[in-house]
Amino acid sequence: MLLTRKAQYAVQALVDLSCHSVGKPVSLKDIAQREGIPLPYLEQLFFRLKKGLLVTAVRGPGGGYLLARLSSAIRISDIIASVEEPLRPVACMDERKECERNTRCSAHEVWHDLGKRITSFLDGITLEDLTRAARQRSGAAGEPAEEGLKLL
Amino acid sequence: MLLTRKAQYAVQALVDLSCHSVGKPVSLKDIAQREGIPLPYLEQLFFRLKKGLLVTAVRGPGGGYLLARLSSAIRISDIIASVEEPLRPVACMDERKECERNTRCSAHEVWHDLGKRITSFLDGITLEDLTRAARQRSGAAGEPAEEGLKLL
DNA sequence: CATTAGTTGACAAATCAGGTAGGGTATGTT
DNA sequence: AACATACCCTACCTGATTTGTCAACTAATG
Repeated sequence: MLLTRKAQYAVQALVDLSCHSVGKPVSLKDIAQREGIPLPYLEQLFFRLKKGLLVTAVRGPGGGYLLARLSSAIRISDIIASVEEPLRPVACMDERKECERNTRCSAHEVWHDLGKRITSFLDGITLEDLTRAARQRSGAAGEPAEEGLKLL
Repeated sequence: MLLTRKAQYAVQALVDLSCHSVGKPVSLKDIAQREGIPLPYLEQLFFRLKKGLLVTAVRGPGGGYLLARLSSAIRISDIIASVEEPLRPVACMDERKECERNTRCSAHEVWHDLGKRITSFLDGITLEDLTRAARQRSGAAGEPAEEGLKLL
């Protein structure tokens, strides 16, 4: 599996945050409930998302999280990079030590190229794209105003 | 990690087989030695490759394995499909049960699309491509050395 | 100053990859 | 026939990683 639940949860949670944020912070408790993610686990993830400068925290009652940038400036690859270890299509592509079987590994270039395609794909999709799609799906009912996107 | 060692080993072993086969079967012992793969593990893999109709076995002394088809008719994706579980970019893409969080999983389409791109990439590379590249590398001696054989 | 909510580390449970063990069975050689 | 070679197949172990829990803490608000 390329991406673990960490990444799925993180993307899902940020879409939720992006959808429900109208300038006010959104608490993890709410996100956890809506998305069915264990709250303490979500806390871990948001700790990393904060370190990755994707969200900012507001403490105290009425607090929660806000997106640190416009959703159009947050790429899926950014989210993944914040919560997961660097993506490796295969084991020998560990970035730390160069493929030690370099001479042997006949498929080295294939894996390498595959990795590049994957990241470039994930670079090309923003949180805004997903948010728009999510709104569209659930959006038949009265969703919050469009201004929600333009927070910060 | 998208692909485990299983897949790497399998691809590597088949490239080796393809390189060293000249009509006669190649024994796993030889492949294991050349490629640095534990023999019993390789046996497991070839058991699956045989079930996947990629190789045929010749038993008894002097036996070994042969490619079941031309290397140009064996795609990387075939090899992977034989030894690994179906590729899943993410956990929720388990093919058996449809994404149970379907309504929630805002990124479902992203993962799905990513998966399709990955497989289509791996569909486009054949064992022959890799074999040619491998021959070129090790064939510094006296190979006919087709020039400029860029993979991809 | 009590309550809400984020912060942080330690840790337990579950899953999975990677590899080992140890039989078997077919086939060629002497 | 006996033996060696080499494929056939199942089951298991083990260590790492992922997933999730717990608990104590700090900060901000009313």
